[in-house]
Amino acid sequence: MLKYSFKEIESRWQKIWDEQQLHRSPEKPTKEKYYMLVMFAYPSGDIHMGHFRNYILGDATARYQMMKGKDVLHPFGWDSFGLPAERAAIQRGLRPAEWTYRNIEVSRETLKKTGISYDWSREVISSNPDYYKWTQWIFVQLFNKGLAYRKKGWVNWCPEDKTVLANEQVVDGRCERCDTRVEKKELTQWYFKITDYADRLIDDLDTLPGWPENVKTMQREWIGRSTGLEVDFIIKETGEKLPIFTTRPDTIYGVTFMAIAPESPIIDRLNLDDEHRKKVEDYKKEVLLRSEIERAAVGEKDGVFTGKYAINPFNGEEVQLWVADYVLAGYGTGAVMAVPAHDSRDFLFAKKYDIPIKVVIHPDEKTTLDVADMEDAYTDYGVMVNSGQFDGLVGHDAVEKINDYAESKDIGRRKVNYKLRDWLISRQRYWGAPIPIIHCPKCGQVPVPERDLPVLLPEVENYIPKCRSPLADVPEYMNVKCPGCGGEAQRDPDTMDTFVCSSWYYLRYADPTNDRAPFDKDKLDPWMPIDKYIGGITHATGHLIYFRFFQKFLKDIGWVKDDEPASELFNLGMVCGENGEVMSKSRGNVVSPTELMKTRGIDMTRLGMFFTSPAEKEVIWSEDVMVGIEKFIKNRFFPLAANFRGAKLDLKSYFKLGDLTDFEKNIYIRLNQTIKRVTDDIERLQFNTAVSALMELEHEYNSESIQSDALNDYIILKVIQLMAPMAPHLADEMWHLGGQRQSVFRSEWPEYDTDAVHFDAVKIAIQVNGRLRSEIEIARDSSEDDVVAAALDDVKIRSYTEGKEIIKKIYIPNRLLNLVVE
RNA sequence: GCCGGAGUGGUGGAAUGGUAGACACCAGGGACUUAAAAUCCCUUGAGCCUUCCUGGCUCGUGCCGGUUCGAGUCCGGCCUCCGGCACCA
Repeated sequence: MLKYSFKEIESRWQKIWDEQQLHRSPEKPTKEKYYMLVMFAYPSGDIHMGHFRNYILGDATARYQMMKGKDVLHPFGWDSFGLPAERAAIQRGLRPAEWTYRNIEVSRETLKKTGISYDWSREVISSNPDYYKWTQWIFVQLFNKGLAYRKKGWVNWCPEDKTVLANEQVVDGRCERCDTRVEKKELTQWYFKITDYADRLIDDLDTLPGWPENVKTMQREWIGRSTGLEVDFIIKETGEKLPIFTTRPDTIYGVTFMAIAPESPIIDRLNLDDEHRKKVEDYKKEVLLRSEIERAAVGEKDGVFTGKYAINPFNGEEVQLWVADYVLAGYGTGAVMAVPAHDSRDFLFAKKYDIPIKVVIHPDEKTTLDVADMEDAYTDYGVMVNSGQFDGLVGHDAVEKINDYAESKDIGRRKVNYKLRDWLISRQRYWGAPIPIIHCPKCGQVPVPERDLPVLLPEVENYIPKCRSPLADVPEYMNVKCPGCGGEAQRDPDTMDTFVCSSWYYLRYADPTNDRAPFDKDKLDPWMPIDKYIGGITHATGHLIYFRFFQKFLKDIGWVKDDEPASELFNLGMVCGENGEVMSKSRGNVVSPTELMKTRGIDMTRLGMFFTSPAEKEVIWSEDVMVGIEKFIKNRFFPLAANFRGAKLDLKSYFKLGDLTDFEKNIYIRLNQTIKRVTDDIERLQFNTAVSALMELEHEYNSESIQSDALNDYIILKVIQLMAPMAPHLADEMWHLGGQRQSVFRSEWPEYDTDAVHFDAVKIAIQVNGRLRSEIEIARDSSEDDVVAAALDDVKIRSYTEGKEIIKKIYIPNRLLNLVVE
């Protein structure tokens, strides 16, 4: 039996592929193009099963598309700036750059050994000056359009990492990376004005049928668009306007108090008397000490009365003005109108502080609400009551009428609000792209001119985080001449969040060494958009929103042609440890594919991963799956190559069924069915069933029963092609053993013979009253009458139908007959 | 609380409204062997009947209903698990 020596096979074919530059993409596609992208990686020095699964999915797809005759772009790179790299370096007492570049070497070598079809000539490293020069350039473009700006505000602060975090990096009130409780600080920071793109980011999701529904839903909710009315209440004493946002203008006659967020600057303008000022300030201090989690807890609500009153512009009523923790400073205007009868939070608050509750909505004409009986607010739409001229209006119509009235009287205006906040991108850390801004006492914020980019990250003595950027302590870095007036000025000390770097890397792959521009549009356009983007669901509301934002911005300034970066997104399932928990270094349950590849071979490891489960499902990795696949490959599939008979044949031709013996005809049809199945399965990334299909075919194949040398060799070669995307080294070796000179990846993907996908005879299930009672074999495409006659002739069926009347016959051609009796 | 997704043998998992459990793992049995490993073959959802015919019947895809000749698949209501959002006015 032909022995499968994977080490030899792997090194041979990797060498040949290298020599032939098989994975090299043309500068521009000349044929139909396919841009296959996997999310680039932080260079940890080793890859784990999750990465491996991601990369082999991308690889199998890329190889399949290659065989479909397309020009494939399948690049890889390193997301090498950022906190994880810096933290790892600190732990080991190394400089971040040293640690990062050493790891890139190791990681790259590890990946190269997997034989994945990356075009390494296009490798992108985000911490290289030739890359971050253009990250900075994009920052400047955003700045020039007013979309990068600095403001003071309450921000998320991670005390462990000693830096600020974006909203997207706070999970359940904790730092996404280190799980530390996030604090609130009032700081001046850099933001990207992603909120300007909120509508497009939501609306364009409808143009992405190739994106999973759950990701689109998550993004819609994250952006959180809501339409309503901004109404100007009046502060009684000062006459100042106090605008609030509401989505329920129809409840406005039910307002019995107002509430302001503790952090809101509105409070400072209220002119509080000493007694109330002290109470409010004490309350604010106490609130700021609370954790995010406590503050976000639904249920308990508290606040303090300010001693001031506000006037409802609709009815002139005076209501108490409170400061309450449940009002968010960052959303809407930072103040709300409170309608206890029709909002659960207001209801709880009013009950707690004995504030009046006034019903202004009844569920319908007949059903009325009584405050005394209410245990919670009635929050559905209904009929307006106690609302002056608006009484009797219903639901959305009521809302529209109120909106019209407010606008006509100039006491309010229709307004759209978003949960999405501007993207906080500055970090007080060393290992990132420096923010290319110079602060000049005369000229203000001045962007570094393009000719002076990149602003190089300086070497520093001490990069240990200490609550402000380590760059701030490097005078030779900080002190510069203002590009505007030439006077003494200072650089911005902060660096950019690594998510900025990862928001445009997919564009750089098209032109990775360009030193005059981020990329050449002529080189990029033919490759875009990304045809398939594979990665984990964890990026749904972070990276996958950011990179869409960058794409849209770059389109607006004429650098890219598409509104959306990726036409298809695939979320692969996570790989978990034996107990079903996430693999992570801290848990110490990381399974490395490297060891497995050494002991069982790359292709075997790939097949094991493919076979264990469909790609979108989470898998609990266990080596047990290797047993079956290994037996199949070693004992059955690879030895097929020993059966070649050296026939001359044309792989593009089909056989005539009439020329074949019964066995040959049967196996030829099975081959074509398998081609169809495997092709469909690969298209939808369902590799587990693709492998099953090949196993089934192999079980039916028997060389001795095939007389035609041509057919025998034809079957084996086709099967090798079908296996090639999944087990590339193995396939090329077998292809070669079959006398083929070119790599199997230069061959054309099999097309099935449409005349040979069905057998002449079919087995038809016979049901009586919907229950399976028998099965008959009959010529394909027999008439219904023939099938019925055959069924009624069947002994088993007769016992069910004899003496009974057949009242209905349902016939599904070539599959099933259901006889309904009596 | 709201929004998604999923519940199928001992296990991983298959099934355009049409024969549920493909393909594997595990387990059991057998062949080969002095023996073991390896390999190959057979059995394998549960229960019952019949018994050597390699048959038959009943039940069975989280639970309860519905639509249909026919439901794992569609509809309604629950339960459980996973993921996301979570005081967004």
